[in-house]
Amino acid sequence: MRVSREQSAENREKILSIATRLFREKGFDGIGIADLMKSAGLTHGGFYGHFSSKEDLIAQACDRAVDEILVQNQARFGEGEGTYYQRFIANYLSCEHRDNPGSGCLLAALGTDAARQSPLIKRAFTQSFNRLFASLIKILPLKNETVNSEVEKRELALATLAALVGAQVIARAVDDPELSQEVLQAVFKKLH
Amino acid sequence: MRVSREQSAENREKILSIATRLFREKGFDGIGIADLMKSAGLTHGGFYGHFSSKEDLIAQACDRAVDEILVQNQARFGEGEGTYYQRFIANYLSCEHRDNPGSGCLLAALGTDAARQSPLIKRAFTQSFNRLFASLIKILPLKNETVNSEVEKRELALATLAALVGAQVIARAVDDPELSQEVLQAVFKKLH
DNA sequence: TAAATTATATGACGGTCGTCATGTATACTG
DNA sequence: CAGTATACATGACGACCGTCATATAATTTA
Repeated sequence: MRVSREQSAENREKILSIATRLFREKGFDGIGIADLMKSAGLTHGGFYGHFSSKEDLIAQACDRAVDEILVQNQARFGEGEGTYYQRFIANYLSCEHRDNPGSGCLLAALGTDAARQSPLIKRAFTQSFNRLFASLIKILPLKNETVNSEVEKRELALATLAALVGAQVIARAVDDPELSQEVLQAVFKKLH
Repeated sequence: MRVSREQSAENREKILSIATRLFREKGFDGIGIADLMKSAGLTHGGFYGHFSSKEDLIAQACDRAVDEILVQNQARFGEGEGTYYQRFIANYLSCEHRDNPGSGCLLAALGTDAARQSPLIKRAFTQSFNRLFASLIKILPLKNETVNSEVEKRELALATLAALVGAQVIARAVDDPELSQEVLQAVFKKLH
């Protein structure tokens, strides 16, 4: 049975949207094309009308994941207390973020998996990282007493990102709830 | 064909040793029992004489990986310049570590994968983390002006570990060599 | 030396994976 | 309204997965 052009575009959108969440929740190898399509209300055969391969889908999903994060941050910036930077790290290091990898940071959810993927996927991953990196640089807290050259800003942003990502990776990997929270809190204190 | 008790123990040891490396290189799902046994010079059927399941092997491999790291560090502590702490972070953030996940830190190699594993594996992972955590606390640089209570030492060690792990996760995930090195260097400056 | 034990090899099981050829029904196009 | 294009469903493929039953052969034990 054939559907309208419009419906087809919606289906494609839905597949990509669901994949972006499921990959982060289950890992690149943790979700198959058949289950993915079933989650979208379709059967597995139709997949290749929308994407050339699973690899193709993964690459597009990496892009999409960062789109979502940046939009989420943009929305959150209108409300709440403190500077953009303070809200950003507080949200990143929250238990909500830890417990919902499917809608969270790509690096914290799939960082170590990405290192083992094909060049095409690593390229997409790198571009996604650079977009997040660039958006963090813009909201960095600048200390007045230092020069804050471009190089120094990059350094600070990279070290901050590393601490954020590492904190969530550890917080999610351990099965001790207290230890998990302790990691998030320790990094929060350091960055605040 | 049957082998001697001694040979059997050696075979078991070899399987575990190779698994400990291959899991870190290829991921828990990236290496199968058959290929693993082939790497050990055996066939897949003999596996279940040594381990009750793949899950069992993974749990033991997590333990083993930290054994190796701690022994490596112990050996390195006899040589080189600077304090134990300085040598530890310099080694952790080195390009050699980045380019050899198979003999490196468990968290940096399998952190995001671990978050999705069974409770049994997460338990083993947590214990491994705690061992690494404890060994880092012992060599922390203590500033004289502060109290350095146990809680503060834990905080410092956790924040340090997060930064180290995050740095390697990012450095391995991106395909831009300059960016990769920049991350390692930025965190190194922060921790030094 | 003879018997019992056991480490490994062989081969198969059901299940899942990514991929694709084919069929079909419907939306577009002229 | 007729003809074409195409989005999806169906079902199959070869390969791989973890697991296990059985057979074999060599060590260990008596």
